[in-house]
Amino acid sequence: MAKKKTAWIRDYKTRKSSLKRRLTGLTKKVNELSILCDMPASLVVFNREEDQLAAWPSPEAAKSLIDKFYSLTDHERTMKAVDPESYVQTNIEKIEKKLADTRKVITELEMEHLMFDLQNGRELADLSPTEVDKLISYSGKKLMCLSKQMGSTVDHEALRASNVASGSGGNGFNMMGTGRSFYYLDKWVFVDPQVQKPCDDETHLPTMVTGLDLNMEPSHEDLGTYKGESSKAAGAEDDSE
Amino acid sequence: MAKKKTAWIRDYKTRKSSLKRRLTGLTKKVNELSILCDMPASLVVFNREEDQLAAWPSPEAAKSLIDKFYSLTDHERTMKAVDPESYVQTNIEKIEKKLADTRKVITELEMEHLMFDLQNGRELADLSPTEVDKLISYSGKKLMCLSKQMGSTVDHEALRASNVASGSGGNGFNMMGTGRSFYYLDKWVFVDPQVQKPCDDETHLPTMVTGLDLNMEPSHEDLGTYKGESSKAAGAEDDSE
DNA sequence: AACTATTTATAAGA
DNA sequence: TTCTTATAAATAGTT
Repeated sequence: MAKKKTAWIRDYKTRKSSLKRRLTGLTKKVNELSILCDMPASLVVFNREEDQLAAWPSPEAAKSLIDKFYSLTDHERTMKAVDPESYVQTNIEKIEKKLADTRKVITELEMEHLMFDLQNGRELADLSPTEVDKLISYSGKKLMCLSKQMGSTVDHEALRASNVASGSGGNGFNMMGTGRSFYYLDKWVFVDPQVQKPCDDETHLPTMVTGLDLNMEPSHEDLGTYKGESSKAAGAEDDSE
Repeated sequence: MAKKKTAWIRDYKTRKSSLKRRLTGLTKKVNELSILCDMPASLVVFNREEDQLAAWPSPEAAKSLIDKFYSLTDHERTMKAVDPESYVQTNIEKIEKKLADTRKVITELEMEHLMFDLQNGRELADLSPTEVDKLISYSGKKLMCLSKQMGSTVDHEALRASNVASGSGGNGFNMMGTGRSFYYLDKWVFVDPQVQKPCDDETHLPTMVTGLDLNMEPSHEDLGTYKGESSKAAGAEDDSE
């Protein structure tokens, strides 16, 4: 059983044995890395419970390695430093990217489903508030991407006005208070100028109704999951490791 | 496929991607360790091919951690330093111990097998040179252990003489030149006085023929493997990671 | 400390 | 490059 959330281990014995095991494993890996890639590497862990310092390959080597770096000028140092954040970020980013991709696909499937219904006689008035909502959001997003592809400029204000209008239109629903529909609208339609890639999915333009495969229709379970995720996303983020 | 001998990776692309992946994994683990055990830890790797330094959690933190240690007096420092060698040794020792144990068990199984044959009518003269060889070696070893258990002293020279005599006796074989039989003899019978535990298996005294379970009889495949290992052992040591 | 069930890390290849 | 896959290694919980 090697899995648990990364958090301080309360039990002393468990903590101690975990430290020992992991320090062994870590040291081995640092050593391997330095051999495999023939690069100087050091690991330093200060065990404050035992007031001991474990250093690989030695405290001297560790000091020498870092001192060599600090003997450079500030400029050189800045040039040579690699943001370590990127390494931890890598994992988080991967997960977030996967999550975003999954949501995108689900949204598209839902839209295809809706479009299919509409083409097969379902009336716009029959749609549930949530469905209309998503359709509007999705349309706005598509519009953005298309107009960007055509090189024209989108009139954000006009778009907003039209969305608000349809959002409070004749379907007998009012999203005020939940903010959910507008979460999507704000997220997708009113692109922050600082965000460089508002339409980074241009290459993934949904097929919409064309080529619709009914087997790809999201199952009820999937939809349920999606809704849960979605409402979560509007609030706090899921804190998976 | 995550296994290969720990050696410098010649191919540039492989080396680079390995560095990236391993640095990611290592950083993650160092971070985990520091959280799990709530201890300051740092990792520094100088990528000399790209002339870049990766440091976790940051170059500053790494420097500060090691500097704090060096601000101590020599004496304190010595007290607090943990020999990191022990961590690498741990793994090597583990493997070597396991290997030694395995060989011991195999030898015992072979001897049981031989004894069983002899008790069931096989003549000593029918044994192959190798079998006689092993039997002699094994007997010598047993003798050593038994005499040590009884507190008496073994007359090494007498034992050597008797072994050599039987080795060149009436079985029509001569091991001179291969040196293989004497590897075992030298290894087991003529114990180096500097080796502290010539009979560290006293608690595992083989059951020999008593209680022999035929199902435990080594298969031919096992014997084949054993022979391969054995001949290897007579020469260079197997360099498993 | 040794064992076992699981999870992670990682090398190759697509 | 990233994703996938097959395998090896690490490691938590147990005994």
